[in-house]
Amino acid sequence: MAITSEQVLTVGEVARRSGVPVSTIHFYERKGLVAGWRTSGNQRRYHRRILRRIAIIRIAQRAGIPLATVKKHLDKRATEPITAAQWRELSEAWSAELNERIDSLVQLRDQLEGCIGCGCLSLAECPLRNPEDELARQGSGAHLLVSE
Amino acid sequence: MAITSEQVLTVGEVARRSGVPVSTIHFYERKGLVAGWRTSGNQRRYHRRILRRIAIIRIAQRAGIPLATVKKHLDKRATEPITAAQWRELSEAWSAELNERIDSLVQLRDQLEGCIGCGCLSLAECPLRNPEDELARQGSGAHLLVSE
DNA sequence: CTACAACCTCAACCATAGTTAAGGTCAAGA
DNA sequence: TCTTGACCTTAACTATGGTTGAGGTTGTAG
Repeated sequence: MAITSEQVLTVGEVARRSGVPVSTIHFYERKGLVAGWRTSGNQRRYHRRILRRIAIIRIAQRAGIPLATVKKHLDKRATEPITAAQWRELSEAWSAELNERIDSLVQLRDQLEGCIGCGCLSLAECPLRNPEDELARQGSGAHLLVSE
Repeated sequence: MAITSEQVLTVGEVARRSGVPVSTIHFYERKGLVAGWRTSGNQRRYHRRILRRIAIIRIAQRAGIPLATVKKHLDKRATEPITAAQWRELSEAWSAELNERIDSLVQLRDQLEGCIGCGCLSLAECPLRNPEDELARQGSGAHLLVSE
């Protein structure tokens, strides 16, 4: 195996250096998330830039962004390497998505804690029942959780 | 169809009143998350208590708790209906799980925003690269995202 | 008493994110 | 040159959380 001071990496080197298994790199390649070229013997070779790309993919995943969405974002910024400005765009977008996700979890937690406080499970005041609940339209007061 | 003032609900009534599709109720039943009995003609019948149980399941799901975990929690508190005290236990546990989830997302967001600020993608200072990164052990300073 | 909506089971299928196995090829060191 | 680890492909399998369809049954209203 080549010593890793090279610009060109084998799939195994990418795996070791990025921390993702070879199978996942194959998978990402099938999904179009990463790309490289082949040797005459059909083996994968990558520019070491791929490590940055994989790092970005993993960060996005930690933020809960699906791979398909990550791909769209990365495809829109097709230059390689991704510039600092593009990274700023990306990270701002993902930060915003993260914030939405956080907000909705915080809201749920606060509602949950409100319910702990009241201990009643009464969904007359309790907002935990999901918002698109159809019960109101049925005109029945008997649908409160507390009476169910 | 019986008018819904009954204590006993058909699967369709449960679906309408809980807001989840019939197929999902079947699925939950297969998974042991909900239970009822059968008519002589093999049709499902449920006590309206099931609506409370389904509401709790959906709340847990919103909090990101897998069905298998929800089942364990509910099985431990096997009384039916679930009491206010048990609900408090449950919601406290889930609230704690939620808080952990929120904390890790907030941490990620802050790191992401730090990176937006510095705009450098330098992973020397940037904590975004995942913590179990193997690079340090390879003793190479060339592995920073910025130089990859 | 018949029609029709609602119900039943079972199996297959969907998406997401990969992992694993089988069977075969490549490449680098001794 | 040979051995061996790293590589290749394809297909099937994992888990989660369901949905869909086919083909058959039940139950209630008229």
